[in-house]
Amino acid sequence: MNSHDSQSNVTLKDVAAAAGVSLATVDRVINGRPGVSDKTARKVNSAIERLNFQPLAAAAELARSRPSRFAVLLPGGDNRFMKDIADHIRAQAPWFRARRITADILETNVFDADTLATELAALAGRYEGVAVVALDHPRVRAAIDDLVDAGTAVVTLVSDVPSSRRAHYVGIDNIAAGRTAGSLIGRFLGGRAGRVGIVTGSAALRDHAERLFGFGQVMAEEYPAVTLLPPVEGRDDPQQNRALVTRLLTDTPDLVALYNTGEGAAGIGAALADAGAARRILCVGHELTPDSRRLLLDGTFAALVAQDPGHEARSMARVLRALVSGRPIVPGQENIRVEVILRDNLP
Amino acid sequence: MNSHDSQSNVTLKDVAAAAGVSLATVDRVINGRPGVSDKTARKVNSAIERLNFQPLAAAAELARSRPSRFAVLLPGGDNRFMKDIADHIRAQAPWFRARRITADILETNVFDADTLATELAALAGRYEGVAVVALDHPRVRAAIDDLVDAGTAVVTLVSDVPSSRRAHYVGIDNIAAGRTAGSLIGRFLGGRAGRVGIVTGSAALRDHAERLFGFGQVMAEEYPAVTLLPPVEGRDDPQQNRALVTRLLTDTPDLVALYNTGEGAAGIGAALADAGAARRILCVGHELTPDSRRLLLDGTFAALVAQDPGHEARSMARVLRALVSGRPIVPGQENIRVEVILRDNLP
DNA sequence: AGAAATTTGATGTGCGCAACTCAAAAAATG
DNA sequence: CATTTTTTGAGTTGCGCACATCAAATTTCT
Repeated sequence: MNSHDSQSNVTLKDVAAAAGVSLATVDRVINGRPGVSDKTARKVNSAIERLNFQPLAAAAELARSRPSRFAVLLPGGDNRFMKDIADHIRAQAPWFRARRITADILETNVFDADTLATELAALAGRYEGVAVVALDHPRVRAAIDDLVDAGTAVVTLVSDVPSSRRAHYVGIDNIAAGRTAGSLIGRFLGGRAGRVGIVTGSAALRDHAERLFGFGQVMAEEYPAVTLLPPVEGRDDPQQNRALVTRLLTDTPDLVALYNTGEGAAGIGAALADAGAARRILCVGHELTPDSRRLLLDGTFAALVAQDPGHEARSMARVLRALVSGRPIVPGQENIRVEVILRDNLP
Repeated sequence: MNSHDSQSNVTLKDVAAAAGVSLATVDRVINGRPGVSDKTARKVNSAIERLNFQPLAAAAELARSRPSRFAVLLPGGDNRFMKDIADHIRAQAPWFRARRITADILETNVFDADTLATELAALAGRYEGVAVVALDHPRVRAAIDDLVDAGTAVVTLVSDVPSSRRAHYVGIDNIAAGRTAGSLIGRFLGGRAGRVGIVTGSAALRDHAERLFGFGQVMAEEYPAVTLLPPVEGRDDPQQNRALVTRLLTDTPDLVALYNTGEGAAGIGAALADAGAARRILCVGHELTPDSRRLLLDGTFAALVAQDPGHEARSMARVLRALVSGRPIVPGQENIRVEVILRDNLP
């Protein structure tokens, strides 16, 4: 059984012959160059479909000698997950090279809307494709739309701006991620009642807010026996998280679980260790980092809800390339999974 | 910050100039053609490294006009997961086409060692790359090694034959998968004592056996309060599974959980529904299929441990291509994850 | 009708490499 | 030394496409 009947090697020449036109005309149709009548364009397109013509990617890349330029706008600072993404993007250098793509990684303060919007505006005309970890703010949305209007392919990364006209979002469904964390905590508690503490980075970040929303949803629906404490904001900083969790532990005698929507797991681990409560309090957090891996292995964290930064880096590259060079996006390959990581399936 | 300093467009010509030899000699070294002295080869290789030369994939593919032929040997029958893999491979047709690769999907009875070994032997010389869902049996191992000796790149798919000389294994760590299922059941039980029933496809299959091993390991180490019943074999058949689970339910009053190492989830769901025990017995199974998805959504199954057939199909293709054309394998991209799927993070 | 604008054809060049041939140079051999 | 063998150089060709250019044919406008 052959998986595809016509391994046909259909070339542009064949299309031209089948359509009864010249190579130049086929080229004009395919590459959207001006000066082709509708009738002829239809003839060509029908021939393309009839012959199932698919351009040989290698030849197209080779011929298109002008490289594509991509920019990736990431948050500065010491966020480990973002550093992982940056590393994975850099690790793709050979992939980019082979496809004649240059990728610049730019760091900025994505938490300030004005700064981010200004940075985005500065990219217009200098890049064919832009990926950005975006703050969901009207000014940022406007900057994204301006870029799109200028003909730049824009994708959001990790944190989305759904109301903008970005072509694609590369990242997980954070509501589903929050729900997943909720289900894990609910089931792991096995019917025990008590209070659950929530440590978040900042409620102003869309991804964190969505996780909180999904988490609260599940807990209210499915586990009414547990009470959620109001979220405390630690800005993903281990020091702050440590102080916050220490306070939670002393103030809440019936604390049974902790949910951390962001980073800074080390601070939570430290606070729990200080209080000698490390394996008594059920902890679930997000993202796999050296810290969270350690805490998962020693039993402090029961589970992590994670997204694969390598997958996201590669997906971003593929999607941008597809958008810029007008080729199809393989559906399914670009869906980033909400992963559940236990000690036993640690990658 | 540019992610790679030398977007250098180093070509073969540059390498030749730097090494002080001709293009033909560089070509001989790179493509392993005979007639080059060691000294010259060293000069060329050092120039390649010094300039960080990386061949432009597009040009290489374009020039190598002879297509590569791959074969994928899958089990026949009505295994849903295998059908999914086959579908995902077929869905890659454009990817193959663009890279001048033909991929034949062959079905066979992989459960019979002689049949499988004969099939494998028949592929020698006809394909550059072979992927096979392999039974771990001495005759199969010998057949794989013969293929490798004949110069064919061989990868195992889903189920490995570690003792063979296959170049790569595309699939999950099934011991880790079994451990993950064990941890999920253990934690979800939340300290409750009782008996756990195990339904397996066949203990003769390496992947199922490894899952059982990992599962038993975790349960013995971490959850001594629960007792494992001896595994019953249903051959992944819903009808058999239904009968087996019905018997388990009547024979075991203190049954608290069920672990299904393979397919046929529908049979388990039916038996539980018959007995009105659907949400009382904790169920964990493997692989995401329409049946298991439904049972996860209606709460019969608490979680699934899964592998992504799309990822495996794509990984297989990339690995085979890398092996056949001597290009590097991106580490990390080819590690298939052991996924945990709850109702909330269902893709 | 003629002039202008639009549409199409014909043809060429080059992308970087693989694969090949043939001859020249260098090294090893008798 | 001459002769064989090995090694190297210098080319050519073609892969399929993108991107030009210029001329010819056709349509549209005045």
